[in-house]
Amino acid sequence: MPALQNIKVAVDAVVFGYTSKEGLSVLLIKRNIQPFKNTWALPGGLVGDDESLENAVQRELKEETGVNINYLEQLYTFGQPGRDPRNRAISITYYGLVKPDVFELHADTDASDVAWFNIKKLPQLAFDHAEIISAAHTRLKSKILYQPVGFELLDQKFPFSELEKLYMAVLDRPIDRRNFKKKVMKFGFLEETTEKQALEGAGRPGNLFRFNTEKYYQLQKQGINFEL
Amino acid sequence: MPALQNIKVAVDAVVFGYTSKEGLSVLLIKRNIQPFKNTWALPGGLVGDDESLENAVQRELKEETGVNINYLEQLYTFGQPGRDPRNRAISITYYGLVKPDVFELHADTDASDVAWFNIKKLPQLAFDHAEIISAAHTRLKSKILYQPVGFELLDQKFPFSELEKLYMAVLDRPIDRRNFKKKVMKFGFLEETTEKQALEGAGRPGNLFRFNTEKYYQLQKQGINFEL
DNA sequence: CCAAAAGTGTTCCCAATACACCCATGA
DNA sequence: TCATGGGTGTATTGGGAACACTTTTGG
Repeated sequence: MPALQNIKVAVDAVVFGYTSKEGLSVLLIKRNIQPFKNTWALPGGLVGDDESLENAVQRELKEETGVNINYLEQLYTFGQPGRDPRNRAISITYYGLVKPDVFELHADTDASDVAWFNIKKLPQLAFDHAEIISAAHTRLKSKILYQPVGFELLDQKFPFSELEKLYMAVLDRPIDRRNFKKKVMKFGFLEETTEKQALEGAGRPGNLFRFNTEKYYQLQKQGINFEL
Repeated sequence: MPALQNIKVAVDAVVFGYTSKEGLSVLLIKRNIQPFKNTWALPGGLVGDDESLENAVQRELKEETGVNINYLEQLYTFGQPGRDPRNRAISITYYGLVKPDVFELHADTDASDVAWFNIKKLPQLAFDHAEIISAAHTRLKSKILYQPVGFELLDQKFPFSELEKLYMAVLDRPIDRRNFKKKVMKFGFLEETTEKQALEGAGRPGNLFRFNTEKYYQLQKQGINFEL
């Protein structure tokens, strides 16, 4: 056991966003410092000596991308020696969900650019960040099956098909519309409104739905069985 | 963001053991250094500068308790400022499963004693270790429902009722014997032998079963649906 | 013969699946 | 009137849950 320890402690965030046009996306920054200068990477950075881990992620996210997020969950801690070429560094990673259009992205601090990337069209990534995103995606896919996910990623009111598309984008497989709706409605955390979807292009406009936040959070805590 | 960071990086292990007499137990050490001297705590310690996290856990476990373990999984990283009264310290925690009787416990290094404690009769614990154990137990309870768990915790050959009791001990609820057996046998990772259980006390002796390791590990990777 | 634990089968019901046609709208 | 997407119901089936009596052994 070492007398003096020299390990850096960092946090990184995998922030997922969803829009029906873009599908499932991840928020990345372009580094403007070495190493991996000009390479895309996850937002993140060193933890302050008196700062909680959650606080560090929120702060870095805000600084580097302008995004505030209220739902972040710890994912995994990556700590292989050599994962940072400079010195030993461990990274406690988090993942979260947001509605992309709520935020105006602005690069800052050590980022020269910020952008959303579709999960299937990621650029070359710094460090072991590709691995981290892959782990986060796997986790999200499994989470979505036992906890309701959607409130964080959709507008307050949305046509039912949006939820369907969200699930298909995250799970990356087709879903039967009728069975899906039956299943979701039975949980009772969705309310149908009488408003109609504003149209874009052709097609019959659908009713708008909204989450019943009480039941939603209750189910999110309890867990649901949501095999599709 | 701090120019100089001063955070200690530690690992801690929640090692679960199971015997039908004792039930589900956790391996603890009695600290013989400050702080929390003479208080029970999880085995663990600081990570070496060039050491992987997994290696650090294994090493500390070996040093402090004499236990070798081949199955360890990362649980969560605890990092609240103030969780260690000396200085800022984060702990990457792991949990694992062993057969307690395989090991001869021997305290060493900074432990004055080592022992198994039934999960329901834990002593006062150092730091936030009670919280860590609780998180590990929750995780184990959920893991046991989607992955086969037992090989690590039972003898090579065991009567079926042992597996039943193991599940009841971990989940802390009764299980219908017949339905449980039907379900387990259908997966095909258990083989019935013709040997009979060596008796202890009254009762009809049961056949011994063993795991088919190939199918077992295959299922453990794939995941199973095992709602009971 | 009594206590303790093991072994075993059936019924019922609900939930998952598969599946296809009509409706409302804009162009 | 056509193209696009929204909305809906039924029949089948497989799996989970509930449930009790008989057998083997030791004392």
